[in-house]
Amino acid sequence: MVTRRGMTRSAILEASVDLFGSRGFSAVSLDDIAGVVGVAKQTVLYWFPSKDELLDAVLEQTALELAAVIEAAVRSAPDEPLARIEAVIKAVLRPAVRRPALLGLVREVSRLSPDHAARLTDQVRPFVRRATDYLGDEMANGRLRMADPGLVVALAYATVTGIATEPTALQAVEWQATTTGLRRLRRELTEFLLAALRP
Amino acid sequence: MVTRRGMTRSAILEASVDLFGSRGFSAVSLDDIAGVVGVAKQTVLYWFPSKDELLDAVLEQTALELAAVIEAAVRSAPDEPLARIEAVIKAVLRPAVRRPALLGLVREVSRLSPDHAARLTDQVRPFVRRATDYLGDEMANGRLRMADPGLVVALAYATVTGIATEPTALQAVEWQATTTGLRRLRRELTEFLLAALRP
DNA sequence: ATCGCCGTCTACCATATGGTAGAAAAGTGT
DNA sequence: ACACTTTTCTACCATATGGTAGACGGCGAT
Repeated sequence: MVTRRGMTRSAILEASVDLFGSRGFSAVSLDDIAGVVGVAKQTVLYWFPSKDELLDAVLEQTALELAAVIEAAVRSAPDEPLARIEAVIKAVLRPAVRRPALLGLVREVSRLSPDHAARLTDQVRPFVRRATDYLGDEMANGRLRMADPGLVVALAYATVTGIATEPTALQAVEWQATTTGLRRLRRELTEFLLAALRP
Repeated sequence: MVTRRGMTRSAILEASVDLFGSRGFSAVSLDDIAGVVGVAKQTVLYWFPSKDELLDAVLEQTALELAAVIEAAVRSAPDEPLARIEAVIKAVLRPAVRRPALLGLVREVSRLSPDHAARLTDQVRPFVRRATDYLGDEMANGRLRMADPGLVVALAYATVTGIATEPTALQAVEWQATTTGLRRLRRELTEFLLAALRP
């Protein structure tokens, strides 16, 4: 049971991220969420008037969280594109592996109604634009391989979220989720992306 | 309405690939499938005793189809790893973009029960092993960048399926699904992967 | 004390969904 | 023509699910 003010709401959000992200939106019932939080279904519907609006809130919060993580990583890295990319990978991979549902939820977006997808796309657009502009500049500088910056952003995104959200694929190549396995994965992912982007 | 022998079964399979792959397994009802095929729900349940067994059949068929496409691409390419990789990309991207549900279905596996995932993994394992061995050899040959072959297979897979199944991401970088857009996407994807794998 | 508000709960409801039972077509072989 | 099998369909059913209505309890302010 939850006591502190506003706790229930955020507990519902957190549980929803995990459940939507791992099983998919429509495979999760309000009762499932309520069960995880330890509350009655109606309490969920009290904080979020419908399952759809709950989803919107979940998406918005996840986008904000991820954006913050990436933002911090970029800020703390030196002004060199490859170093920044490495920093972002490092920053994103940790929460992604600890909580696979986070990126799983992002991936889920393509399955949802165009409405939800559009709302999220709009929210993320400024970040994407900044990333695209930055990569474009650095390509012109000769510090990155010449390419279409927008598509490179999309490709890097696909690689990272893909590898972080597909335990099945990793399992198929006999990868183990141990500490050393994790370190190796991060190293290989970094090498892979840097090789793909180096001039 | 369907007439020829065995037509109904395969029509159900095809519709299921599209629906499961685009909306996700649990978001699709048997009535949805029956509606697309133009048949009553019970007919679906006549050919496949339950929704779960339908899913199994759909997964198996999709894996076989994709494996065949990849196999043919590899066979027809010269014995040079980068050329083969390029051929596989070309071969996979065409059906993937024409029918996004194909790879979408593959991606859906991580959301399903471990049972289904395991069955598919087992089926795909020999192909994965061959790919891994091949890349390992070529790395030793010096024709590919030195790396963990298994993880490289997973990373390449993640990149291709990721980019092919995330219209949302592509939309966020203002990519257009025109003919020229498609050509550019294929070129960038190929460049990206080749750069990541070149020695 | 008690009034009013906020948060949570119990009791329902309408609908959708996976699945069963068995009848009606539609072939198929003789 | 007739028996038999295969395929499809028309009822149903039990359950799960999103959502509504309203009661109950705690808590601060007067």
